[in-house]
Amino acid sequence: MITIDQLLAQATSQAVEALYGVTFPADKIVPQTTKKEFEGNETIVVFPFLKASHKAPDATAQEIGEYLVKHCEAVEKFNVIKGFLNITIKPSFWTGVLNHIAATPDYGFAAATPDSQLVMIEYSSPNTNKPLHLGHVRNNLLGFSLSRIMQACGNKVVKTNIVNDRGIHICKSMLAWLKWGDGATPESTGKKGDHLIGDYYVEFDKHYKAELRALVESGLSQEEAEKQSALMQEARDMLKRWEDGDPEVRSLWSKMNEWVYAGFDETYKRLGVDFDKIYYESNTYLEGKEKVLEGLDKGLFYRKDDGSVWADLTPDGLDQKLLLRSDGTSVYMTQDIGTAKLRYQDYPIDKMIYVVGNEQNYHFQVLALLLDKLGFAWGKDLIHFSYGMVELPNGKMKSREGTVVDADDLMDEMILTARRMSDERDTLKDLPQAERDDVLRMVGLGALKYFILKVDPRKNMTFNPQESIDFNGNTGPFLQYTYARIQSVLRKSTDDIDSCDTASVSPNEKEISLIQRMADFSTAVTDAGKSYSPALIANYVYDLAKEYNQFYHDFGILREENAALRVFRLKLSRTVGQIIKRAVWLLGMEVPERM
RNA sequence: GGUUCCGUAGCUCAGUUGGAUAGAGCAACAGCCUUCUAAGCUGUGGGUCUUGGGUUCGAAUCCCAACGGAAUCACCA
Repeated sequence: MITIDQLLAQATSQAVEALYGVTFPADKIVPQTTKKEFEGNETIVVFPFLKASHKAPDATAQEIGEYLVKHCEAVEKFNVIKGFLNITIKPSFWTGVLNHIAATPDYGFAAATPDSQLVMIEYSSPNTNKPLHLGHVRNNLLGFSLSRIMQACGNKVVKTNIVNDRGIHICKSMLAWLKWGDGATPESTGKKGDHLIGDYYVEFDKHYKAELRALVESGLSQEEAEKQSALMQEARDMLKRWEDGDPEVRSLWSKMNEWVYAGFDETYKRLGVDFDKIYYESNTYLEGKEKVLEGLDKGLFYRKDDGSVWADLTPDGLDQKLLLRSDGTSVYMTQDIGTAKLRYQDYPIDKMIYVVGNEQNYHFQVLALLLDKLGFAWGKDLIHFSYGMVELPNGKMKSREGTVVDADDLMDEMILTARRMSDERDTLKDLPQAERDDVLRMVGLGALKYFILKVDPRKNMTFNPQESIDFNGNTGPFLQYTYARIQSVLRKSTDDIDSCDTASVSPNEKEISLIQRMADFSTAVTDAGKSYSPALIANYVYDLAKEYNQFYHDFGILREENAALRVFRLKLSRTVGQIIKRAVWLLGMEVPERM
């Protein structure tokens, strides 16, 4: 169905053609919602047409307005203020729009077709030596939300995770566990596996620091001390043994990784995120090497005397980039190439999106060039969805200094707050325990998710653990509350909403602006997809809910005596609820029927 | 130093192909529950959109410069 915006754009384009004999494409005309302080629903800015009309703004607007009233049946009247043509749409058109939205189950979403693009989204990508923290939470929520948005825009989406399961950091945890772990397991300690392993990573660091301190006190420089550290040497030896496939090391590695995965799975499940395909770096890190050597043969790269392999990216305005060390081993970049290769074998990727922090902007600039050179069709246009860091009031989170905000703790705390807030009222008191807990879980996590997703992903954001995340105002619970409130009204209604005729109803101003806003949902989804921004959805749905609450406050629904009007308002409310639910779904949030 | 990103109310943030008098929330203050859920609604106060130029009918938005902040520039990942 054509939207009112499109209808007006086309009619205006025709008007310019008819009045001034100049072709002005309709898609260049974007009507906007009229500001509250002016009369009308839609506004067209006429300045762009002045070159065609050779008339003053007011006169041009007047002529176009008159044309629209005459030729566009949706238009009731207009007024002109400076160069702004404010158009009032016939009320009957708005009821038609509402009926259309109400009757379209997936309003705003586009379904994938056989020739939809296949978009692969990589997110999360944890290291297996420590539990997830707030930074990962932002990554996971952004990645997951983005995948739903891309899906809603009609793409085929594959969610993927590359687990960084090998390297010196894992060896540190393994070594510390062997030395000081005393055989501790998740079962014996009652700890989640990822937390247990994280503790040994910290333990390693503690002993390592102590060793360095002792060495420095004995007269060595910091640098020499680092070189002589026996502990670090042991860790490096262990990595070497791992790479050589030493069965003992490998089996310990598998066991400890399993613990970590079990812990991650719990966290992911609670956060509500998932993946279609998980890759492990231990499987991909050798693949890149092959690809690089292939590139070397083709003359894309060059080899230095010491045997290391490099790419010269100076023609592209970048630097020389190392691809293989002189000992033939892979670096980070090589691994990403290897992962790309495997993925492309598994899926016919049209577009690849990497959800990775902005600290790696340079890395992805390079990766795009390299993948392109190596012949990956999607390489050049890969999207690095670069998001900002989450900072604490006194700066960055640092795992070694114990200033990280742990993901599991944070979720616990959010749900606890939801419980505290709920205890202050008695709306859930009569629910069975399990259902009540489920609502509190939705609300607590909703607060967290919305808090993170409502801000522009590119920006760094501050999280203050002292002031807990709000549950009032521009928040997730506000949206959920609005939804629950609507459901409550619907439960109490005895009207048959769908069979009652509402054609006679002439909606008031507030109702019109609600319908108008709902009609904008599909644009909000498309825009969010184009600019890769869940924040656009968050802002959109907040405005909708805000507006609905004003309507709810100002007008009666069930207490309205005119049956047609009552049913109209019920339908309006129900539809707002549906849009809220769908919008919030794009953010990975759930809505409770009561709260 | 090079490159990239950011700078909007006391605080956290919207403001997207340049449009009307720059908006929300929090915090502060003043109101609204015998009537559909007050996690709500209404009102008051709060701004040199970092600064200075430029582009034009029009700039928070685009361009240039300065200032301030962040990230990155490893044979780490």
